[in-house]
Amino acid sequence: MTSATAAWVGDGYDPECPTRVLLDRVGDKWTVLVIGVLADGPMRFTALRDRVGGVSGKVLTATLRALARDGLVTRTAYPTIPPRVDYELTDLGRSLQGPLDVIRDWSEQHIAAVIAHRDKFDDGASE
Amino acid sequence: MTSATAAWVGDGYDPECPTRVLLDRVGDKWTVLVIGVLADGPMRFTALRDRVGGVSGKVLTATLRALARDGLVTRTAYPTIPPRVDYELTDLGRSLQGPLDVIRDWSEQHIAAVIAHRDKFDDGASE
DNA sequence: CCCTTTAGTTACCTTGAGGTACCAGGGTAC
DNA sequence: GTACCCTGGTACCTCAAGGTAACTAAAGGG
Repeated sequence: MTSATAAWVGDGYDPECPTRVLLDRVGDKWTVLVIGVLADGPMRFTALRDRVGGVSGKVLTATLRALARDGLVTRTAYPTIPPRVDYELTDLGRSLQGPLDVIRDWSEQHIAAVIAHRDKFDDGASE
Repeated sequence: MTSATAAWVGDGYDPECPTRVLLDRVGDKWTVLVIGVLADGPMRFTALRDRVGGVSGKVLTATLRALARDGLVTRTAYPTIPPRVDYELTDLGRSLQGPLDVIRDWSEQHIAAVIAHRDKFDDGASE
């Protein structure tokens, strides 16, 4: 094997492998969408929920907490009534946009081929 | 918002968004490991299972089938006894290694910061 | 007074990824 | 000839992520 692959293959699944840590965070349904929306600037909870569309409050809370825990967003709560909480990407969070752009570029270039294979595969399976 | 973010934010979660298709495939526990191992060349089922380490037969079967469905690997079954099935990365599969390398690079550069934030966050929460 | 608004939390349910255990089916050893 | 191994794959169960909805606190409007 090449040393490049060795770095992320290792001796099997390792929850502490750096690549795995990132994929575990970014692989879930909403994190990428939240980061994308926050790329436009700070936003409060309800605006974020409306903007992402389809996410439940519970899951958005969990997603934002995980992002804050990892230092990718900041959470700023103002003790006003009613409460107001602003979320904002950190520099670390913004630095993630490069890799995310690469993923997006690959997807947009190759998704047609993937879908084509998928359709062909499904046709063959149903015969 | 920038048009770049619009491309993958859209009006919320969309299972057909190209980026989502890729993340749904690559975000699971084993796919990246399997692609990493297959980068070394074709490999048969059992060798793959031993090489990845920790993956169950069922999950490896499902992972490989999903990869084959998407045209990222080929599955070649020889009707010998005992059976022999070879799996190999396609060109499309190999083209994924670039994005995966970017992910890996980001992870290795920033994982220390993420872990540090995580520890600080957890300390604060337990007080 | 009651209802609304905000940022959650909690209870409960559904779903599906992933793990365990087993199967088919032809070898081969005795 | 029968008992057991090898391979790739499958039935079945578990458990946790994610979804829905009800509830909270505290101020303000009608």
